[in-house]
Order: sequence, then structure tokens, then C-alpha cells
Amino acid sequence: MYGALADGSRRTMVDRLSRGPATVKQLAEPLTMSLPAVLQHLRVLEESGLVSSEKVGRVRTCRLQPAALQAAEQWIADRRAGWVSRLDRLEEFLNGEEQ
Amino acid sequence: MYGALADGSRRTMVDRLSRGPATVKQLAEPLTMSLPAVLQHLRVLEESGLVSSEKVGRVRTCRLQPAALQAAEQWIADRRAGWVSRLDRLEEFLNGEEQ
DNA sequence: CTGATGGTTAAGCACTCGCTTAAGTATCCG
DNA sequence: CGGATACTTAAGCGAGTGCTTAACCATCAG
Repeated sequence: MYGALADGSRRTMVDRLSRGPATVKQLAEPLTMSLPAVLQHLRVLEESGLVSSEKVGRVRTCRLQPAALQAAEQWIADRRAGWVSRLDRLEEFLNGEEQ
Repeated sequence: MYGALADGSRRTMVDRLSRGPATVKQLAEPLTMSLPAVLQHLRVLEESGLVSSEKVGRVRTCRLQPAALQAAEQWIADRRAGWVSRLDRLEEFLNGEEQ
């Protein structure tokens, strides 16, 4: 999940998919690498649950799975919130000290 | 940044730090690995900007850098929002079609 | 000073990652 | 049918990652 977003090429693919579904060819277009390489990235994204795809005829269409993205976002938000609230308590404590 | 969160041990460290500052020893405690290994993870977290640390006497104290976490959160939120709003437009379009 | 504590450096090793090329397979078009 | 298109599989390779052990340095307590 986090590993899937660790790679810049994969983030480019997610970025593209955030603007709507795309074929493998379309995903590969802004990337300077072979098609098999793109397939490998796509597999990582699918296994992480971030992306799903289905094949119709000879074309595979890929789309984002927002729920999975939300899980990553939530984990980060939770950690950050915990830390920020700790800072708030510290500030409160320091303000109390002053008087 | 995303690479830093790709590793489970590093996420455990971030989780610990989200509940307040900690020494290297304390970060290592829940991890089943040698201290040098923890140091290496810490370096990755510092280079990503997620964590900062300072040494006083022989003790190094580490703390979370919420701003960096927020950047990651924001990237994900943006991509997810783009996709969700696309779904909204699709829904609008389909509702319009019905009439 | 001496031992214990907390951290740091260096070297090395197994494994994974991201990519490649080469050679398929399965449609679709004319 | 025959060629072009869109993927797919397999094999392999160089670089990077995550870990280890061994040795070392710097502080602090007694």
C-alpha cells in the first residue's frame, strides 16, 4: 500500500488515473520505459488495492480504487493528529506555566 | 517521503513518535532487530524530512515533523478528491440522461 | 579510573526492485 | 486470410535495501 506509492512512476500512474480510467497504453505514454515495465508497476498497484482493471477485447482498462487511497490517507492523518494534539497539550502546559 | 513509509519497521517508528519524542533505544524496543539497523531506518526517516533528532549527552532524541507528514497526506487527498469529483460528475451526467 | 550505557561506523551478504530484451498470445481491421 | 495493435510471459541483470556482526567512541555513575 505504502510501498506502492513509494515509486515515482507508480505515482505518475495514480496521478493519471485520478483524472479518469486509462488503458495500459495510455498509462505508459508519459513514462519513458517499456510496456512490460508498466505492466509490472500495474501489478503492484493492483495487489495493493489502489487500482483495479478489467480486460475487454484486447484492451485492459484501469481505474483508481478511492477507498484504498483513503486508507493510506487516514493512517497518515491519524499519526499526524496524534502528534499535533500532543503539541497542543504542550502549548497549554507552557501557557499555564507562565502565570 | 513515500519510500520512507514503505517499510513496516519505519511505520512502527513513526507510530511510536506520533505519541511523543523517543530515544533511539526506545524506538528500537518494539523492533526485533539490532540497534545499527534501527539507526539506518532513522536515517531514512530523517532524510525524508518526516523525523528530526538531536543529541544531548549520549542520548539522541527523535521527534516527528508533522509538516512533512501533511505533504504526503495532501498528495493522496488531492488524487482521491480528483477521482471522487469525477464520480460525482458521472453521477450528474447519468441523472441528466434519465430525463 | 572503571564499567556500564547509548549510540555510531564499517564491512559484508541475501534478497528484492526496476528495468530490459525476446518471444509469445489474443484481438481487431480490411 | 494477413498484418497491425495491445498486451503478456519469461528470463536475466545491475543497483539498491535491510539486515547482520564486530569493533569503536563518548558519556555518565560510582
